[in-house]
Amino acid sequence: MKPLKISEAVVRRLPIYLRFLNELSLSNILTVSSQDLGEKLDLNPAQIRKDLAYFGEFGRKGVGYNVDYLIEKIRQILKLDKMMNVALVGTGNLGRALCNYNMYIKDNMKIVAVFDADQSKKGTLINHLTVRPMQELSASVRELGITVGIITVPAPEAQNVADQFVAAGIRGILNFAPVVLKATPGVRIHHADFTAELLSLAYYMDNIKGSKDGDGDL
Amino acid sequence: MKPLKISEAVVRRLPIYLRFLNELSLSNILTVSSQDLGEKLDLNPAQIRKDLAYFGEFGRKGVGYNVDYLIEKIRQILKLDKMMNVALVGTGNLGRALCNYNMYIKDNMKIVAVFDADQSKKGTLINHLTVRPMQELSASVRELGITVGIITVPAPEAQNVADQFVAAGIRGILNFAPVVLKATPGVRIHHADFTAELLSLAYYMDNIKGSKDGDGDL
DNA sequence: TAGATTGTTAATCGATTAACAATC
DNA sequence: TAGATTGTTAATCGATTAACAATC
Repeated sequence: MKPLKISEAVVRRLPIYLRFLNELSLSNILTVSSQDLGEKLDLNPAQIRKDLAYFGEFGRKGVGYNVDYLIEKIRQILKLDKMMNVALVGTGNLGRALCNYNMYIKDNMKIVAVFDADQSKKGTLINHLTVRPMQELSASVRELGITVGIITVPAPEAQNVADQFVAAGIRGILNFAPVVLKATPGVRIHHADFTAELLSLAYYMDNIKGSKDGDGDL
Repeated sequence: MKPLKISEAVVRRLPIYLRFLNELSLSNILTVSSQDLGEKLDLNPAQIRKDLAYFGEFGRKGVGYNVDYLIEKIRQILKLDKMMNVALVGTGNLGRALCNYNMYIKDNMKIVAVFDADQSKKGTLINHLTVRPMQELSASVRELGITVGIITVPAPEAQNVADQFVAAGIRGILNFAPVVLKATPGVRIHHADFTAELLSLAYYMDNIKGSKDGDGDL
């Protein structure tokens, strides 16, 4: 009934809604309007209503949205109902941080296996998880029902790891390495690219206050 | 001559171009076409040409772009010429990882001061940096000429830290906490929101292969 | 009933892509 | 000269916002 193509921009806002709704729910707030949401999330209320309306009629005119009901609906849409098992490759600083982090992700994703190409790390413990060698990747993915892979290796190795994930049958990848990975049909790749985020931040920083054209170097 | 407003989408692609150009330069490749770039970065060549053309005529017809020249130009555009000093607040797993990481960021940004609200962490060493108490934030920002702040505290504290950054005179913030921060005029805020990235990944994962409407739960 | 707020259509705005003359 | 590739205009596509009837 709604096989209508949903734009990526819309899907990317859903987790933002969800997160804030969870906060409201914890504060025992029962109802919220698109107006309220818009103010808190810095978005246009019309946009929020439109986003949600793609998936159904979740609100009540004159009243707003029932917080818990909307949470339930968004979780369904994002398929956060069932737990997904995650593999992480690359046990450098960032990889280890993410393994310990887990609590943030644990909403519905859990890192259940950790890998590193460096044989000397084999067997090391990271937050109750034993570091495994890459040779075991395929077998682990199968045995543990892993569907998501996280890449936290240095940039030059990232594509190789991605290829191994794909070969092992993983369905989604979150890549932290600062490279653009070649996409494979049937496997979704998202980039968590904070170095790019930092570099583009620089662009806006001096542009901000009324320095007009400013081609001088001060 | 070009005070023309550049779209955010364009600016966000520049670091991606820059990164790949740096790779090419290291491989001693002198020239690159928008075609080549497009293939490697999974972008439309016309878009790349248009993006670059906002800032000047950097290419040569029939030839392409000189790699090193283009690198230089993009660095100028993004204002990566001079080093920017960065403060980081929150020495949990992620914060510590970023401090050690530095190499990736060091292109032009350097974490020069680390803070934590937890007094018991005061004086701890993280990669040659001493953890400071929040009371010292303003003074440090002034003394060390810090212009960028990174937030790696738990979500409920993030807005408070952002406010302190703003009060201290910081010009740009990169926020890793999973909350939307209230923007302040004159201060640019970017979000490094990998939990949202993970949640939206879930949406696309089963949609991928031809499971059509699939309202069953298999 | 009066006030509030949704869902949705239409209008606007912006970003991407195609196409091609200019030119190296 | 012939082939390649830019810079740029025009066409297309998509996303955001405004406006308002429906209705709680």
